[in-house]
Amino acid sequence: MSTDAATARLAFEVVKTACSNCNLRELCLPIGLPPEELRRLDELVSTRRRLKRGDHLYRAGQAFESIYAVRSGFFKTDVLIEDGRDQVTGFQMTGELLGLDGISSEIHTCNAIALEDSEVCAIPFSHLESLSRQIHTLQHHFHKVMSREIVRDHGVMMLLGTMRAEERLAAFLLNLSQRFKARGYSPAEFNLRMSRDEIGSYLGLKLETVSRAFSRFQEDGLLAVHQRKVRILNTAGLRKLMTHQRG
Amino acid sequence: MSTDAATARLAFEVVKTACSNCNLRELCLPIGLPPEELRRLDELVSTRRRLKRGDHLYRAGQAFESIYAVRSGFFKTDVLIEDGRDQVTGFQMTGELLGLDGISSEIHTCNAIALEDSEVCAIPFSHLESLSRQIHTLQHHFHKVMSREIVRDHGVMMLLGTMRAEERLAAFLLNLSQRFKARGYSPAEFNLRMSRDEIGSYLGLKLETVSRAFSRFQEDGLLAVHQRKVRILNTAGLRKLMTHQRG
DNA sequence: TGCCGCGTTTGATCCACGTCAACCCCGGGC
DNA sequence: GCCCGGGGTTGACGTGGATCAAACGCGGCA
Repeated sequence: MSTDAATARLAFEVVKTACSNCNLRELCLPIGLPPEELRRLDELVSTRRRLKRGDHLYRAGQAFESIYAVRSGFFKTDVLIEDGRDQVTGFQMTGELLGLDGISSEIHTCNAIALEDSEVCAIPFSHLESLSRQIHTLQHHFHKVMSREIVRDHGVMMLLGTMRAEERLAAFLLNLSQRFKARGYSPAEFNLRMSRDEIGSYLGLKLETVSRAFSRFQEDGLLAVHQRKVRILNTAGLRKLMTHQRG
Repeated sequence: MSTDAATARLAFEVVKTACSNCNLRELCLPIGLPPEELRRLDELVSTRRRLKRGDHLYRAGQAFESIYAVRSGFFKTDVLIEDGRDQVTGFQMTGELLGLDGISSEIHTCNAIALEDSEVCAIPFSHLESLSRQIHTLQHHFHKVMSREIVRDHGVMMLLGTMRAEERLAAFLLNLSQRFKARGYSPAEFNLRMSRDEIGSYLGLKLETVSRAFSRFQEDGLLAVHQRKVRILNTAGLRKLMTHQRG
């Protein structure tokens, strides 16, 4: 990334947070809102917050007050139980929401950690609720977002419950690919922001198994991997591997 | 809650569908609503629906219009993918909601099937949204319910991703036990409404493995099993097995 | 430039669970 | 009463992925 352009932008960037001039609004919460309602949304997002790679956005056990929209960067969420075991429950990228799990008990139930330098918009939840009482479309959209999270989780349960290692990794890569595509990036070539260990945790596999699956895919000409750089060479092959296989 | 009021209410129960005189309201959606708001909720639940064991409440692919509250009975939800694989994503009992997954795309993404003769209240979703725009507490409660579903799913992901067979079954049984208890039934003795195969599907195991785990628990004096009748003899033992074990 | 450390790869072995198969139990229909 | 069928149990065996262990490569730092 060009550093002087970046610094220049930063220098002039207005600190004021506003949805109405956010270039992510097609991905984020205000999706499809008419302009006048969009303007009312500006009062919603109170603050932005910058995080460096490795920083916690919130931790399990902390009081829940806001949900967060990823403006830039990449996150993981994980839960851990007493005996030391933990599991990555999701990876969040630009335009996706974090913190929905905290609503139920007013306490965050997982950790959210930046996998690269990132920026988020904090959305105080009580504000969101009161505004969504006034704006039907916002309310409905928010419900859809929560529901989509439930559907996504069902997909992961399916993956963990019925798929074998290579199918899981294929499904994971195709999902990432499609999300990068939706954000205007290449669906075929991208950098993984997470380690083999984190992928394994998310997929219910050990890091060695993930590594072996990557090697296998490379041997089979499905993709080219170099460290965290992935290029998908045969999407159809991955997709077939994901669904088919097994009697 | 005044108990004689409760019994009197039961004795005179009218067949009319109404939240305000439903004895489940401490479990269901209107939890904690003040009386006057509870009365307004009555307009919400339009119809009841009876189902026999094996009936579908809804099917994946059908248009989504309502969510459902279980009034009596027992349900499972499952998803299936092209190649024939399927997975049970949850079991729902009295007072729990069904259909939240359909909000995101206006289409149900899973099947809901009665595991015994059951009765549900249908709650047209658009009504719920409009009423929750007027009643803050209803809105907030609904958000909590959705969030709780997400948290529950994370728990299942944890289970599927990190636990071994006997730990999964122990976690499952303890969860059922606690839910029966919350409904005023014995937490120690209950009838399973689902087959070994359905338990296995939910837990990401084969039915033989579930069966063996049951036998093992019985050998170890943790519980007494006869067919679908389960009696928990050593809750602490189950809990220890669930968390501990594995380095 | 060379050293160090962490993330990754790869190989050898082990084991939990899946698979296949036989048998049992119980309930329902005739 | 008998038969039949579906769910459940149990055993023998196979295997996918975990575990253990070694070596590699790259980036950071002196």
